[in-house]
Amino acid sequence: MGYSVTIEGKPHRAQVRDREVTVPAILAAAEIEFGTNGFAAARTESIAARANVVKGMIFHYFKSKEGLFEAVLEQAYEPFREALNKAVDKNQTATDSLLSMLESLLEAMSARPLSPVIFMLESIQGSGEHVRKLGLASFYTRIEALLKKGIAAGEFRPMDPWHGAINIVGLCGFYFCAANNLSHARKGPNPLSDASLKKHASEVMAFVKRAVTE
Amino acid sequence: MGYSVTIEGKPHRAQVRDREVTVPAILAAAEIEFGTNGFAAARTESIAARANVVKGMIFHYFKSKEGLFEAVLEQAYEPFREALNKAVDKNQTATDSLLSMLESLLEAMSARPLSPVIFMLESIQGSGEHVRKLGLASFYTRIEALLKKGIAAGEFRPMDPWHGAINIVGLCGFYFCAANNLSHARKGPNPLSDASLKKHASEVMAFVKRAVTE
DNA sequence: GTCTATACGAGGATAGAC
DNA sequence: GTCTATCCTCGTATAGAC
Repeated sequence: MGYSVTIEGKPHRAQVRDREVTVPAILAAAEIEFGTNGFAAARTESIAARANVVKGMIFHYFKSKEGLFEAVLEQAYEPFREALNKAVDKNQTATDSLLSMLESLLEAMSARPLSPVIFMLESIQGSGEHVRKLGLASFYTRIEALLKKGIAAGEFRPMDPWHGAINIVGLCGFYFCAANNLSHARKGPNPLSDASLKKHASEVMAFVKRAVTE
Repeated sequence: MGYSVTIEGKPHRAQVRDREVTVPAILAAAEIEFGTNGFAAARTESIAARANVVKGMIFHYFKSKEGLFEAVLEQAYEPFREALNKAVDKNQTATDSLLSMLESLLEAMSARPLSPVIFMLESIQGSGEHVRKLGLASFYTRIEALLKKGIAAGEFRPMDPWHGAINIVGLCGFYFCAANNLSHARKGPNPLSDASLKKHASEVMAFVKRAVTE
């Protein structure tokens, strides 16, 4: 059991001595830190503080800052991998496949709004190493394949499927990266509230459907 | 005139003693550094090296890293301000206004591909201070206004104009943020080549036009 | 497994010579 | 205006006690 002690007026909670508690706490805190600041600007001290853990624990469990980052990336990508696989093996029209894939994707993003931001930051700042290791490219190629299929079938208008895939991925993910900004841009509901996220998902799906269909 | 000296085998070029040369060189180098790494992770040492200048010059001309960053932001936003103003005062349909605004915007981004990245990073990592100071919100509100007008006129399909504006901004800017990634995602032309940028612009304009019109 | 203390390098900023 | 040298804080990582 955890207990609280006070040192020089500064409250400090000692940790449960259990990796089942400590490791997830560090991962959760790291997701926030890396998602807000990117790898280089992230501070292990902040992560430790947020996880209510001593800094040394991070190096104990994850070896290095880099090791922790990779664990966070892996954890963040998992839901997307699932979402991308979900809509592929059906015998439906390209339109239906695309929309159901989009729905899964947007749902996964809404459940973990920091994930798109982490990948965006890694995409901008990273060397491409992690991108390759995780297989992030399938993000684009899966959608590109669906677009090609739909264009060939005459369901979709003629367009460059690669740029189409980029546009669709951007439409889904940009919102989360801009969310910080959006709340400053105008008074209104929190961009990350349940209601706003649902609105985002439905608006994007309508936007895409209209944009790609013949 | 500049001259070269060699210290311990390490070539080092002394600078022209002229702020007309030094200041722009620093700004250009800083744009690259901030656009690649964001504010916190950017290194003044890297900026100085790329600008072929001694680190002290940065503090001499810009007072601090923060001061340099603000100068870069201001310089980066200028073309966008112009682009956003260009298409407003015409007496044309909402569709034409929107498309010509988009064209200017995409042209401005293509001319300085790091600018969208800088704003994206600032949007994710910044406190909103600079966003407010620069008036970045008008990015969204200008487009929102056009959408409202078009919806009222029956030119555009019914949709939430705020989300529509976000989607359109995302469509334009995401490509540049993902560019690094894209070259790793598949063999193909450089995403930032003239040809690719032209393709991006035309694909986005077609995508948007189709997505918003009734 | 957890904690404290500390080594060590990186990086922002300044002082003062030329 | 330019350059070198230096200060000092911050941040990663490790050693070793409990």
